[in-house]
Amino acid sequence: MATIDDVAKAAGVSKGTVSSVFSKKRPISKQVTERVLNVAKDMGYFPNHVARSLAIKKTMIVGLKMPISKSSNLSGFEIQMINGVTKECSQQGYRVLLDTLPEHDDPTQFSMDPVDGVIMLNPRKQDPRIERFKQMGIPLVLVGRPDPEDETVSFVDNDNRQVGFMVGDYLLKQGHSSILFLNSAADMTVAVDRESGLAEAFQAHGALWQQNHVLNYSRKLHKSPVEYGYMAMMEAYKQLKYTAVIADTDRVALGVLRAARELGIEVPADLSVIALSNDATLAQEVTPRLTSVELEVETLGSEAARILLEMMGNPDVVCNRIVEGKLVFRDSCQINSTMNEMGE
Amino acid sequence: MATIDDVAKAAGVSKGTVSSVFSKKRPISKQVTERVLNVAKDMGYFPNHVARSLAIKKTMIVGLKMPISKSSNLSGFEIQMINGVTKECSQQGYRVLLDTLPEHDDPTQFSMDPVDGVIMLNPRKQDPRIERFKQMGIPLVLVGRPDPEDETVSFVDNDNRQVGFMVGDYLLKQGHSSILFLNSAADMTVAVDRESGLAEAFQAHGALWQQNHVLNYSRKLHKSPVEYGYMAMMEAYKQLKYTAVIADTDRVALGVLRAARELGIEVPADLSVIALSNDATLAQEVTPRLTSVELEVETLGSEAARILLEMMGNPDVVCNRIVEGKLVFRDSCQINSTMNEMGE
DNA sequence: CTGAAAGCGCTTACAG
DNA sequence: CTGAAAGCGCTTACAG
Repeated sequence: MATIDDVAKAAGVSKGTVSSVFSKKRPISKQVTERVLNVAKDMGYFPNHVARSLAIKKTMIVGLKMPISKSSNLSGFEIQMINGVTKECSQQGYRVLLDTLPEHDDPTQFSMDPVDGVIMLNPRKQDPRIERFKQMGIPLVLVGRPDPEDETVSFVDNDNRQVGFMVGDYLLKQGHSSILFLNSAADMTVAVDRESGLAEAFQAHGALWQQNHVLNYSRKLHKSPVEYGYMAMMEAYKQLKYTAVIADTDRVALGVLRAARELGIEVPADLSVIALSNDATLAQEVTPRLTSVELEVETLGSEAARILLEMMGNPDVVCNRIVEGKLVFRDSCQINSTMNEMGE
Repeated sequence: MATIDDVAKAAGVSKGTVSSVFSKKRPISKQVTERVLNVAKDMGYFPNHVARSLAIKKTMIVGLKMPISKSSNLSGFEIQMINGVTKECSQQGYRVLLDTLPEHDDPTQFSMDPVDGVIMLNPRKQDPRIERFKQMGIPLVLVGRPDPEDETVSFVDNDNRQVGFMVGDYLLKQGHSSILFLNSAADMTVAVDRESGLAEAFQAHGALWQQNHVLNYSRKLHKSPVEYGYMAMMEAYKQLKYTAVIADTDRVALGVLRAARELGIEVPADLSVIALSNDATLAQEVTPRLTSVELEVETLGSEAARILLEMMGNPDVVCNRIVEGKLVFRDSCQINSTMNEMGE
């Protein structure tokens, strides 16, 4: 590849001039511009983004950190995140570096990535990466709340207790008492928050909260969310004839629906199913259409990007955004006749 | 941020030594290593990826070029691509730079991106970018065949004529004659290829091929694929009581299904629907489950990545991979009694 | 095992 | 409007 030096020599000008022709940061006469451009074209010269980045300390790239387990697919959540983040970033001329690599624990391997800021999914408790980004001076926004709380870090999140409470409250109002909760993996803060929200709802209704009615997803046991929903439903229903189930995601709900079909359970007549939805299309197009709490993951993503982009301009802003879940009534829940003031 | 220079000075060693401690490219004594590591930790030093990339001319990043129209979401196809590419790349320690930025036409804006190779979606006719990557000496693999043909460029693709032929052949064998094809945008080579494959099938069956039975998606008219399927079906059915429709994607098929419900058309009894599927989950979980041609977009993506990674090791390999579509029988097509030797 | 120095390909004050 | 030179933060022969 031709370099700026080659072009400068061939065109009989200095590197600075060639640089300016391409960056337009200072005016260059029309004749020189043309000459340089022609030479550049002939030589097949293209400015080197890496070298430029080093010089100006800016890459116009946003990092999206979402480690995926070896060889597993992106989840619906992750996909919606990519959607949201990408949309916002590309509107502002940024590209997205998808970092799905698992974390190394060799401190020698950490490096300052070629990004101007990063969005990090699923922060863990005491996540050491948060401190690291601070040290590097790279703007960071978390998707999911930091644990422990940290006033100095930006994040976006659903209000997961509210989500848990809302579905519980709704179902209890409908007269359900035996409610199965197919929750996400136990080690995630979302799982904890949603469960405690649900428990609160039971308490508010003076209903008996039974912890053994909540199951957790496990990468080991379940090969896919759909499988999880299916298996869990098949098993749990043997123990107890639940009248309602809360599914962690749309795909989990699909599994539940399938199990119900096999078991000859009518949805919603015999069983109400409600999904914590991360994929609105799916929820809407399945039969029966899923009543759901819309998590608006995509909004989460675009908000995260928006905040990050702002931080990149103004280094010391910190900003949080809580996105409320919205209950959307469709066809998979039995609607009690006393409830009718609501529509989709 | 501390630099390698700061650390070197503070630790009383040369930059080369610090470099070696982090890169492990040459042995450094245990004592020195420890001292350097401690100093680095204290100072919050992290090697600068950009500087390193410039020096070694390698970024460990793969570019995925898929321009999206302003503010529109990623399509199912794109998402599956990301899935496939990401999976393969992360297994080999590469990250993916998602480039959704629209192409500039100002030659002054092209630059050599911080990537070791690129995968490019939807190459256009005479796509100038192909030549550009050649000039830059950046390994390239296309998703979709180059037009005109070019022996020197690697690509992966479905066999879209075969796909068109296969569904046509199947439907015609089932006795259908009025077949509506909801094709993708007219300017895409896939649309052309699939249509010609379909026409071939008609010819092979001695059936009358009527071009006005194929409609094309248009970003202007249709706000989403589902809408496209719905609107197109509603309109077309007024003209002719089609007995079968081929939908460009699962989502388009969903729209068709919705229209059919509204029109009181029974699927598959009155209408057979077949989708050219880019999202197997969707196809399987909708009711009725969609009979489809599985395009295996994810395979396309992982193959593209595999080939690219290989090219990055060995610059002058060129490699193509054609992924055949597979007909998967589910519930949205009326199965003719004479056909029964097939299952999913 | 370690250091000094040149080099990777740009940008940007400073001078004119 | 243009040039000469220092600098961005690393790596890597070359020498010892």
